[in-house]
Amino acid sequence: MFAKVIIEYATKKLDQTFIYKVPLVLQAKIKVGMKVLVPFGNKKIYGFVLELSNKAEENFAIKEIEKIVDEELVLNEELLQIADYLCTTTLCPKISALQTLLPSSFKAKRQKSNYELSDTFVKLNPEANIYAYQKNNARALRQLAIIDQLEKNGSMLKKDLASSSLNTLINNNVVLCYKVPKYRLNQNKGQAHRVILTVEQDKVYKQIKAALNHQETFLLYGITGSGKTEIYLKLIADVVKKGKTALLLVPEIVLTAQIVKRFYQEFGSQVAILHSALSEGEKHDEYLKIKRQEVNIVIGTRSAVFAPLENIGIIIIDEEHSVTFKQENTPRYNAKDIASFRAKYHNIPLVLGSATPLLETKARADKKVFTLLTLKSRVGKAVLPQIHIVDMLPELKRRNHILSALLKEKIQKRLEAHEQIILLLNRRGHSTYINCSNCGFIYKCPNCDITLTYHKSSNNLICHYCGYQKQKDNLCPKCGEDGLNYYGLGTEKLEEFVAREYPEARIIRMDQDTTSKKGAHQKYIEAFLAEEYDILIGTQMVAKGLDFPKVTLVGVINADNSLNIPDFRANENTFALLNQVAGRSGRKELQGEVVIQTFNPDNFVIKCVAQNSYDTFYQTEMNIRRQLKYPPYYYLIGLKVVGKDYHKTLAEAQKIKNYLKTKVAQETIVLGPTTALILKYNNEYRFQIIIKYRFDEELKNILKEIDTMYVLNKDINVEIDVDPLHL
DNA sequence: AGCACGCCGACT
DNA sequence: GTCGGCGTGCTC
Repeated sequence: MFAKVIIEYATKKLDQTFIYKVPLVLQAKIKVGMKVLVPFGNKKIYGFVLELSNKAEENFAIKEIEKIVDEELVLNEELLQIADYLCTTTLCPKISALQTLLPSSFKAKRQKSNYELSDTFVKLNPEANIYAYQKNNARALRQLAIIDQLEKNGSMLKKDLASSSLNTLINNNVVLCYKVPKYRLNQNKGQAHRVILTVEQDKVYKQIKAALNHQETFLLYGITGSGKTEIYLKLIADVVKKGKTALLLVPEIVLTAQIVKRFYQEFGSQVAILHSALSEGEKHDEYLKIKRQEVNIVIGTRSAVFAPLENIGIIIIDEEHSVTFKQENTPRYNAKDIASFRAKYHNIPLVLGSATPLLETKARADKKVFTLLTLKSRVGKAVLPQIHIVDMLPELKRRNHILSALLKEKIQKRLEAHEQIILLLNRRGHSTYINCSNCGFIYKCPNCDITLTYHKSSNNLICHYCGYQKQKDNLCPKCGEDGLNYYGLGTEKLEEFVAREYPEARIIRMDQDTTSKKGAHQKYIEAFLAEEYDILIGTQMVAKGLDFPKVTLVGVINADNSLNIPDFRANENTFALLNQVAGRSGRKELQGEVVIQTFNPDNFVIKCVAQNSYDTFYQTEMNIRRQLKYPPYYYLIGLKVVGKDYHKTLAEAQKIKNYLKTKVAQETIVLGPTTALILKYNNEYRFQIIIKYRFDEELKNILKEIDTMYVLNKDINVEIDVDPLHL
């Protein structure tokens, strides 16, 4: 018997199976999908069995599999198919696909530690003659005491008993040791709410419920606060009742902690959670719980889409427009595509929920590929907030650089009424750049083509791309004069300003800098929820999914930040962000308001946000996309040519472009090479080629071919991003 | 990836 | 004369 094994090294060079002989003793046990240890060169390495066969016609000596690492099947048929799907769609090596679908404790590689956690218990050996032992050891008082305790309690934790006497008992076979697996995260069922749906929610719920027996993809388009979570809860409860399992994907677990809490209350220990903030051990435990079918609901972020659930009954993706479902490094997969693959595999519904659906999703719903379900009103008495647009140009003349007169006045009022305020500024740090007024010097990152952002709390200048840091100088490092000035507004400076303006207000700032510690997010959110603070200042992380009943005012400090990014999705992302953050205001009885400060009050995106009109935005933006041949009208592939030498890299990029031109289908458009948005990043130059296509059967093969052409080139690297979310 | 084999510089 | 630089090539 022979096995084709894919080995742990993730290089394009080794992206192939290697054939091994299966020793007789392993032949009964071995299965496709198992993790094995094999000799490779003069080392022993790990790999997965991908194929078993009885014949091998090779003209070289075939080595034998050393051992099976995991007797439990690591990869089942579905996961193996997903891996195939991953590498054909994202053009990644097979082993990378396999490794990304597993938590690191299950990957094919040397394990750092034993992730399996257990408690060791001891009990009396029922086959031992306890009475005789007690008689023969009448003077061993400690041992006798332990026997007494065990007789009384049945079994006890080993660590609770004195070890030397206990070990004697164990050695004499009077006491037995046994291990009980233990999980790190344990959640008990809390007080379940009764879920009562509104008429509108109920209609949507029933329609999805009717589809539980077949594959159908739903776009659940519901405005912020329309109660999508309640529908998810009901559907999942139904699926679980039928003995099936459910998968719920959320964009970021910390920001959706409230949803997770609801599910724990409802389903308790039936729920496993999977996300990147868990420790390796916690991930291992949660994964095992799923694999051992001890839980039937999985909630998690992007990678949870690979959860080894069997017999799935429904997959739900909340905030489906979120960019976090796309992985930004190889394999550049989108969890939505994997979810769709799995929904087809299990023949079950896939629900995509959003208040601002991705244009592609909405377009598919319009074409009846997906079924559109709509929630138009907020739950309970809540109504949508009133939105004010402030033109910042006249405000600047009135010397209101940061806060407009209107926003200032409204903040004052809300503070007096003891209601809460959220201020959104999509830029962290203190000042976005420092400029010397004497010689014009600007701090720039030595590795990237980017100005450094000043962080006052650490007196550091930080590159927000590569993470480079340096201390700020007191005098200009170029001319030595005292001319350094701080320009551009970040959350740190905003906090400083607001604190000065409203000395009585209690302010909390939430951005990457203040929430990097584990659990910090949660602490901040709970503190704000408990009304320990009046004003929450933050980057886009304050915009998503949070439900603060007392927030009645949301201020957007500079709505143009995200609008001005040169990317085809800038409008869409801005609309989603502003709509999302506006939705934080007035979620319960209190009427909410939103103030959006902008230098582009006439921009259609801003106007659509003000009118809360996703539909108008959608129509207008779709027209732009059609004219510019962007998704959803055309598919997109981004190709980055990366290298240390500017001219060599550019020349190579040009060569690739020319080659592509001769190979692609007639209707396919190849643009570039242009410099990437960040030309120089980590000391490498990046040029971009953009491919727009509609039907091109051969394209993926051509790209794979280009990819392999650069395998041996150490100066130039090619990165291919299929269906990029941004360019 | 990791390691061996292989051909040219400054050193016990 | 040798130790060692990292360039190429192979691994079932």
